[in-house]
Amino acid sequence: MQDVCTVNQTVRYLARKWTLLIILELYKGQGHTRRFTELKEALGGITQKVLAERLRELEHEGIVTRRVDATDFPVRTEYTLTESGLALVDVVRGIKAWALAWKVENATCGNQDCSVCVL
Amino acid sequence: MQDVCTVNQTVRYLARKWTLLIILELYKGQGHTRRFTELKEALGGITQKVLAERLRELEHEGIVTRRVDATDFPVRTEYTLTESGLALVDVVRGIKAWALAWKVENATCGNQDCSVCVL
DNA sequence: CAGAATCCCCTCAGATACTG
DNA sequence: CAGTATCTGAGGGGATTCTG
Repeated sequence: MQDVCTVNQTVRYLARKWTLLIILELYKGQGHTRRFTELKEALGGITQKVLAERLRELEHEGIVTRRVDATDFPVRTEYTLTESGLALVDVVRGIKAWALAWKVENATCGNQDCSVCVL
Repeated sequence: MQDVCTVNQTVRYLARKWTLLIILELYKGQGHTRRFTELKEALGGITQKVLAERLRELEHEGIVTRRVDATDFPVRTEYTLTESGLALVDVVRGIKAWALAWKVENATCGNQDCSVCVL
């Protein structure tokens, strides 16, 4: 019913657990890039299964690109925010601005305080 | 873990089924106000249980206010978008702008086309 | 290193029935 | 009219194990 609406779909995968933190972590990386294991360690507590799932979704949505470097072993895989992904970070900034304006009382998250968040 | 982050919480209830459509429907009402039954009929397919749940959530988040008129019977209950709710509509507009810029291919939703959406 | 495959639990949402 | 109560099925996410 509303599941064909792009806006709703967007909000829907943004709301899935870890997605925002993954995007934020990629954003912080050099060239907005991070490796699988870097992400896994930065996001203490996420399982490989969920991280892989989220990255596939984001790749499918065009928010992230995956590049495999198989020239040596073990294989290196890098994930990078696309242009659309960077634009999405601005959207998240808009949400943060709203939250700070209207929800000041509980503005902290598990990783850092919104007021000092890189966003 | 990330569940204490206001931004994440916001995205999370926005993503719950029907929430966006409820906000949109209130937005369209006179004075951004609608009655329970009006909402129910406008959002064909929603159950009373879910509608009541969503409205409680939105009320709790300060996005909607509830006003009961018990002067006559049956009781009239009206829901109105608050200032913060109206500000949130702007946030959703931002998401729509992103969607139209990067997801043009599937820009329609069950109710109407994004390009003619009131947002 | 970067995953895929399984199993299990828990929340979400639909259907249905009842009430002040 | 505007809800509440209960039950059920489907999907999300954690833990663990295995592999190219």
